[in-house]
Amino acid sequence: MATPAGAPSNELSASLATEPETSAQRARRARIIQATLALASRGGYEAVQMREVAERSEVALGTLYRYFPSKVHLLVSAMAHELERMRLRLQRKAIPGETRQERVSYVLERSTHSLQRDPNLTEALVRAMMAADATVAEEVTGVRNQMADLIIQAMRNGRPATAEDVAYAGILQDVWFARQIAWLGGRVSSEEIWDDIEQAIALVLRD
Amino acid sequence: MATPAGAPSNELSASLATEPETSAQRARRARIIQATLALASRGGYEAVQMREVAERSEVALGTLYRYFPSKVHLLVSAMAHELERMRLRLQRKAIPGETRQERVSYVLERSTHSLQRDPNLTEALVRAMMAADATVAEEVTGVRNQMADLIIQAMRNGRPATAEDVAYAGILQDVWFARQIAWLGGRVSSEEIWDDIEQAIALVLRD
DNA sequence: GCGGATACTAGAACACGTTCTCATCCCGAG
DNA sequence: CTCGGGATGAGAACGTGTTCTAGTATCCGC
Repeated sequence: MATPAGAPSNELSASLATEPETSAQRARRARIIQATLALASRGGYEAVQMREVAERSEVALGTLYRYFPSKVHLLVSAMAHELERMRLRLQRKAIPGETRQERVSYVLERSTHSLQRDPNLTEALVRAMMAADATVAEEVTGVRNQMADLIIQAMRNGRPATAEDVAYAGILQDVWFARQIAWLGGRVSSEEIWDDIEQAIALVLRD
Repeated sequence: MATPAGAPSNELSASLATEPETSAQRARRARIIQATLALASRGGYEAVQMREVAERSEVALGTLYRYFPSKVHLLVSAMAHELERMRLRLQRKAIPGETRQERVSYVLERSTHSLQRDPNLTEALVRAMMAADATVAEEVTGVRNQMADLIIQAMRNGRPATAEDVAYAGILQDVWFARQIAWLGGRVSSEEIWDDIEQAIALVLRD
């Protein structure tokens, strides 16, 4: 049932044990995720149709469901995959900024813009996160831990994190997701979103 | 298309103009909302089935769709209805508490508990809010304004609200919704939710 | 009261997520 | 290499949100 999404980055990332897979199976899983991302990028949540994903990844519908027990599992796993890419990209160089506000702003802005450059994809992924019920708890927790890692890394800049830091990261993440929802609910523009998020960062992390 | 949900409480509540309706139409609308709440209360989001709602409210399926163009519209309107009841109940007596933290905690706790006393109903309503796309923007904005009104009223305790107050109310609302999602995603207990929300209140409203 | 427009009813029809069936393939144990 | 069992393929089938059609009722201006 566990859907491994990439290597954990630190103590927060639940390392979902990956049961052994043949290389053909790894390849199938990769093809499925790629097809999912392609379809999501083209037409958002509704364009990710299970029959279409199966066809594109050259896998039977039943097999797709064996790998990912629901559309939401599939998309949340795809989000984990994208976040992992983003984490690797960010890790290559040190996070700029003197204060933790500046660094957290930098990381969240990079992530937000990197996602919103592909609004359809973002819509699909965020919508899936919000639609997740208890059966997807494990995967969702993985994604949240990945995001929390990103934020905490920026806040602490290498120094060990306190319980307070984790709580702050949680709140910022809540605001981040809620603002994404507001955006894809057509209620605010992407600029307004960013203003709101920065305001929340300033508020939560003020000294 | 607009679905009026009750009288606005102050300048924030968008007063959706209610086009004239015959009393039979008002009665149909009321029956539909009641049937929706009953089904949601019994089995949550998935138990609110459009055919079942139509049958219980003694209305043809097509008519149901004329009144509410989708399941999400229907549930968001039901949420507006519930919030309006809550607002009226709270309005009857002054909000207790010396500081704005105390008052906001009081209001949000009352609201949260009042909702979580009926977890199935809460699940249905919150899930609908998160599933709302741009076509439901108007109704969602109505609900958000109702909640913001609640919070701002508690913060200001009668005094006029500043732009900052509105922003704070927005952040608190974001956290509130995100924590509800986490709860119905099976990732945290209802006690943890409440701790998280109180922490966010303390953080955002600290002096 | 009449006639035309609009609203309503009953039910079929369609789309897509999900489940099921059964035949075939592949992989590891012996 | 052979066998047995799990994995996969192909496709039918089902449930529920949504749309459509045709006929009937209701309302409103005259």
